[in-house]
Amino acid sequence: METISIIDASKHVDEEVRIGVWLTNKRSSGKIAFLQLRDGTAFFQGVVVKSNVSAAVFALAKEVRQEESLYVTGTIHQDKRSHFGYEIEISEIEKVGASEDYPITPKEHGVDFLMDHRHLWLRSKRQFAVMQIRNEIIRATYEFFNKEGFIKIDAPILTGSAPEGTTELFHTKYFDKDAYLSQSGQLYEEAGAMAYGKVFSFGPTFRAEKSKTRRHLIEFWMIEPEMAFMHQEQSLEVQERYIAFLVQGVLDNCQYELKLLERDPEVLRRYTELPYPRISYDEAIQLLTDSGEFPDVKWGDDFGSPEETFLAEHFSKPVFVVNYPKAIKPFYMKPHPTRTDVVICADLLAPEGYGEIIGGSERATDVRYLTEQIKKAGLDEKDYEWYLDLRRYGSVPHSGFGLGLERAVTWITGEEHIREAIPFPRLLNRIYP
RNA sequence: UGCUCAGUAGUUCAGUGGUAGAAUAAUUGACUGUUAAUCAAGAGGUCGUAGGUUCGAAUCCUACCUGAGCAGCCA
Repeated sequence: METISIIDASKHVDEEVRIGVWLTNKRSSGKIAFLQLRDGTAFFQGVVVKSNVSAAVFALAKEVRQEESLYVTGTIHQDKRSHFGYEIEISEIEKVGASEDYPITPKEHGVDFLMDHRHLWLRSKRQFAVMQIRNEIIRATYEFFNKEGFIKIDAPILTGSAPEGTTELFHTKYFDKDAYLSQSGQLYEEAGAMAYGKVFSFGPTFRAEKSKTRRHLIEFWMIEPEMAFMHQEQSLEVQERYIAFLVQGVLDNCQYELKLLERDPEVLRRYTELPYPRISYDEAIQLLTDSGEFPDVKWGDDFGSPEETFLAEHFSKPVFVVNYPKAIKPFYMKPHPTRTDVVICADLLAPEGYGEIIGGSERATDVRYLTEQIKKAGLDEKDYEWYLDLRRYGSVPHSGFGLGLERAVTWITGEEHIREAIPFPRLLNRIYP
């Protein structure tokens, strides 16, 4: 007899199989018991009919408790009454691990309680679906960049200085020296691009900001591609192809999960249609002003979340906002060829109120300009000698961008809050479990 | 960090000055197709912490702790 996974039930109809499972819930009457089962691949139901099994098996079916682990043996049936389409009629039950007073019941729970039990919360249906989709996005990311000729170059997590100098960093010690946890691998990816052409990094990122919103994590995962011999317009094409590829991957491989989340695939399908609209920062300001909803907005301001939401809703597709004012962007962005007030950059705003999911730019190539910018930003030139070397030895036009994995997961799954898009979220004042 | 709101049974909440409540989970029993199953029974509490007002405080006041929503910062 074969031991199978629930997800493969459709391939074993009318066969007797064995499955290792946990019990999520149960209902029973005097003559029949319904065991709700999960095995990490899917959720379905086991049916125990008293007249078809031994007294001992039926008694066990009636007393088995939430989240106990079991081996169940039985026959797979196709059944329209099952939400999954298949169920198992159980003939044998073997108890593996006991469970008493499982804290997370099938009823409602508050956020704080669930977060305190995140290690158990991950077992529930919604979290299962989100993590499966997160995994698909990770898988599709590797496939996309490999397909497009990128190689993965890992940026360091411990750094000796602040890459952008702007946001707050986690401070630690590196033996007797100061060190910081990485808030971006970008500068290192630029070195990688000069060595290998098209590269990307995919790793954890740390921001010691007191952020307390549905879009921010203290620790999150970022994908940062960097491409040599590439101008911004071509980079935007890579970006939109990448996003459409992620969404298509989820549509192709996660229909079951989308159904569990009640996420409409038709909405997602529209996000695979390219190109995405591009508007300039100037036009964005004009749109906001014309709407009458943002009386205080003026040229030179950065957009807050209400502004981002308005702009993305206006197009009902992801939208690139290009060429922001130089004053509100980091030092390494390429200056505009004919204007001194803006830089060559773009943010990709996701629709449905999810805000910025990509930030990217063409990078400055002139060593003198960059040195000046570093000084203006109040950074120590010594820390950036290696970065300036990239311009001293065969500088080329190059562009790159950063995608926040959890923001993409939150948007594609349609979740309310980013904390559910990562297995163990690090939030302001939360580092347990 | 600022503004707003909240902390009462394992959980989700009601109770706004006079003996601590409901639903649900867990426990026991009934029921052959349940989908948050249903029905019945018993059980379950340091009302976030400390201080104050009062004959009397879960309730009013002060401080602190914890969390949530929104904002800023950004991916």
